[in-house]
Amino acid sequence: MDNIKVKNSNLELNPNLSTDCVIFGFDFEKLNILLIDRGIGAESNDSNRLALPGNLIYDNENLEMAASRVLNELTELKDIYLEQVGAFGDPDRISKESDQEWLKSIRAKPEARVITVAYYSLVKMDDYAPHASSFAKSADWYAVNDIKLLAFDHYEILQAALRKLKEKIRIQPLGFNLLPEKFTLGQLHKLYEAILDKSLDKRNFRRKILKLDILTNLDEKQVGVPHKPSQFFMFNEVNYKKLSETGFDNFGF
Amino acid sequence: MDNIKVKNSNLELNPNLSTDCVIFGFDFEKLNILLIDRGIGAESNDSNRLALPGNLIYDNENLEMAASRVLNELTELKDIYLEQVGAFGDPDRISKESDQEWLKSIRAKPEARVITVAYYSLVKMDDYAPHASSFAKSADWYAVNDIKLLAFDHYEILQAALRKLKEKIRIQPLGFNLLPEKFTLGQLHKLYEAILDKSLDKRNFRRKILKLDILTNLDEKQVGVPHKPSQFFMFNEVNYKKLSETGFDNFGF
DNA sequence: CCAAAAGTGTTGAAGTTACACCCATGC
DNA sequence: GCATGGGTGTAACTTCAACACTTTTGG
Repeated sequence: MDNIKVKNSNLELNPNLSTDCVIFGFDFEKLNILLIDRGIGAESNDSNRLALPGNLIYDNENLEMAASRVLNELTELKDIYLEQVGAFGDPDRISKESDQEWLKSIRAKPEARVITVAYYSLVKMDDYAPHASSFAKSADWYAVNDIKLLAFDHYEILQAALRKLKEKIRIQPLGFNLLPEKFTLGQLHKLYEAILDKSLDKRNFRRKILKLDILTNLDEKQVGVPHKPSQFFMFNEVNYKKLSETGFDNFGF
Repeated sequence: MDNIKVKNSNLELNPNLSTDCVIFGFDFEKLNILLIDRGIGAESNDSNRLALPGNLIYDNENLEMAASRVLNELTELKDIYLEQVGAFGDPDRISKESDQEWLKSIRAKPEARVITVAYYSLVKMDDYAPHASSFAKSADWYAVNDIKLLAFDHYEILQAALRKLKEKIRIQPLGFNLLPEKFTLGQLHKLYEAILDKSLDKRNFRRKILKLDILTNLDEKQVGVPHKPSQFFMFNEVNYKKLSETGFDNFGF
């Protein structure tokens, strides 16, 4: 973060503008989200300690750059896929007592009215190990389905991001940013089920995804698995990008 | 506007937060948008004089309320359908010279960094006649397709709103907020064509829209038209709302 | 030999597209 | 009687949903 401070040393954090990131990852089983633990007193219940990573915005930064900076501070990843979820600005969104307490410890004007612009991002979970940063005692992956409560209005933001993700998967290919370079159709299948939050017929899924013509069969098999080994695939980046731009009608069942 | 000033007299307009409204209307022929004319010197070209209605946000207002207030000041309409388009916050979005000139005449801190949260709304064009307001010398309807340039980043916002509207029409019923209570299938057909910006087969359109089960045939005909008079329909509000919530897959051709 | 996930086709139903003519009215 | 938009059905094609068994491997 030091280099960023230097880069912005002549500019102020705007006390009214923040960004929050909903960072999704996939562990081949379920959808996960990267949250920071505010580490406030043990009297707070567990869920309430968790928050989306986010921070105030510098006056010379555009919104996506700010989200990208937050994400980079936390994960050291760059060039991450980001999609705007929207702006959240209820006047009382930060006025809960436990939230105010925390803000007092990290912000110059903790009581200022703040609207936040949320982004969601998709990352490969094993590209890095979460670690603490300037604004987080600790950061970790949590199963999305286990999250029932978050700080501020972050739970609402998470739900909005999930809604966007579900919309996206119906009209554009998805997986490039979440899966490793090589993956099996079974893994891609599980990813789609995790995002859509319902089970999909295996044969129909395979037929449909293969028809999109975005996958290349690597003629390489899993080894060491206690069942019939699966073929590995990778995305055909050209076709994937083309299809991302044009979109399609209604993937899903 | 006076009552609003009073209501907010103890609170400040936040110099960093604004809202802009993309207000769509339908005249049975094409899609229109309500724009304000900034009325700056004749040396500016025509398009550059036009802007989306918008204003700074009070610190006690939530975002949708602020958009609703702007819309109400301009049109005196209440309870208008609003959908968030997103946040727009490039640091240089208001720094064009002609834009700065205008801001100096209406804002206390014209150079402050402002992010705007845009909403689009759908209104029945004949529910009111546009008129001037505190922040607009004049307001008028313009054909969306004629707009090639707007103040600030408003053209970009308009395009984003159009994109959202096109997405929406594919998965939810649309027309309730744009058409008068009674309308013909031909008018609804034209509305869909105007929004999707392409022509749709008449028979297929009728079959598909009727199958949605959101229309009630009023058993009443047009009079005075120089062709076979059309049946009037109205929306079945219960079914319309139900379908708005559940959505459907891919209307359109 | 058992457990586990991979891989593979068919059928009936539903939905989509394309297309052309007659009708009721005002002028 | 002519111009204008209203109103209607069908056939070919494509897509979708549902469904069960064999294969390959590790242990």
